[in-house]
Amino acid sequence: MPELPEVETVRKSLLNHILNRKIISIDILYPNMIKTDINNFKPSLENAKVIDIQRIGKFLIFIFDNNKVLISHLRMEGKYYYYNENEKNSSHARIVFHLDNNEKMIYDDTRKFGIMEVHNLNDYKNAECLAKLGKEPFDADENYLFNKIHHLKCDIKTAILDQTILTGIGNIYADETLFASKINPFRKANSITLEECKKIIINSRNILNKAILEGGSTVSSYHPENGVDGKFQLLLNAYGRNNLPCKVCSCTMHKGYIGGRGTVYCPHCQNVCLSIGIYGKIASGKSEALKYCSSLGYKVFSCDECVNKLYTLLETKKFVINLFGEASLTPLGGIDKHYIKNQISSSIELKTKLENYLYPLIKEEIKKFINENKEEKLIFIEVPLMFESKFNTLVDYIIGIDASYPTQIKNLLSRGSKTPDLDLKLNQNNQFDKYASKCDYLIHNNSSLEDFHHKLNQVINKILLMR
DNA sequence: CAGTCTACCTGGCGGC
DNA sequence: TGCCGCCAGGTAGACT
Ligand SMILES: [Zn+2]
Repeated sequence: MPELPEVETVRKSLLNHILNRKIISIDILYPNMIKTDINNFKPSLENAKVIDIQRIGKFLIFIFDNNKVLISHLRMEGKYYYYNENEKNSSHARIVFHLDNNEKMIYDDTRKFGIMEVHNLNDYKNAECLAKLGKEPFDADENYLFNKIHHLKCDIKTAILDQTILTGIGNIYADETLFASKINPFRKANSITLEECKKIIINSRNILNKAILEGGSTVSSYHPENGVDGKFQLLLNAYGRNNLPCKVCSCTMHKGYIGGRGTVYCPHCQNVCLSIGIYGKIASGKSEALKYCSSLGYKVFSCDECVNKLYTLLETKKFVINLFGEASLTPLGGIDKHYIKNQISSSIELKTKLENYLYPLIKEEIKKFINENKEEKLIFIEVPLMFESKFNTLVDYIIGIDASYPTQIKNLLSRGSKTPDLDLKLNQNNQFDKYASKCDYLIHNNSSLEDFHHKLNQVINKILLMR
């Protein structure tokens, strides 16, 4: 968990506690974390005195009086505790250093991700883990960063998290830096201008420096030292502020994922796309709404169309034939949607099996669509069973479309239904009335097409104000 | 090779 | 109450 400011805080704490202390003996409780020859570990460090502790990026460097060097990376949960010799080890002690003052320094690491290496003083900087590091933001300038990233196709956030590009920045300070720089974290690194590189360098330096002054950020009960907390988490503007108002513009902060890392941003300040779900009653005008959004120039995604596409895939055909038999194919070899509709309306089991197969695929397609369009202003995604199939968490806002009974009948007739009344009654899947209150915006489609478009426009304009 | 996914670990938390 | 899946301040290695 610790990033540069937290590691710096740990370094200062270590200096206070173990500078000039001699290591009497060492207990290796988790040998796998030692990445250099384990047989050299104790012989190198026992009876050696700590004469300095340095830091490079997120690495701690212990210098000993026998020309040996211990490199320690805390990764997600590594920490150092100072215990009296008569105390029991902490619950996740991995390496215990017994000191010459009746105390022991415990390396504690719940998740066992941390690593240690022993090297010689004259060549430790050539150790692979250090040699490949990029510059810390303090030593870098915009030209350095620009040259490192202008050819990269990854997201800018991934680039500044890459320790071979900039070292010291982790998930918290990446989000903070991009927020302060008003840069969309989903932007491709190769689209970042020299001017923006300058913002990234300046802002990351300022943020890291302030964080160091506050003793780093303490989140989720991680303590760099017993009972000592950093204070910078109170000053964070992005990290951990999902669904809270932006401290600059008051718009709601949103959360997404970049390279598997949670990423919080302000859609307004950082120009990030908002994804709008369209939900509503059967035959309430969802498709018309989507068509209208598309005509306004926004990118749209329709689940119905997605299913149609999936049905053309060989994989899907195989699955459908397996489930429903050859009768589910039309004479031309395509999937007969009407046949399937009839089958699943009479068998809950078949329906569940089909949905369990299709829904995850649709979900992936929606995720892909959202991710590919992060630099749009707004995108619209029509999901007939938004809440019923738990797709609501995929989108930022949801527009619910309610329709009067006559409107539903009219829409069903216009799409060729011979028995609209029956169709409505048969449809038990859609539970709009139950979920209407969970929609962020509600539109009543009970008048003319112009009126419907007008209402949609009003909602879109409201949403545009938030980004 | 660059880009992407996953493994490495454990514990806490929310949902059922 | 337990059980399940998801999430966590990081990175290396194995893929395509
Ligand atoms: Zn903002």
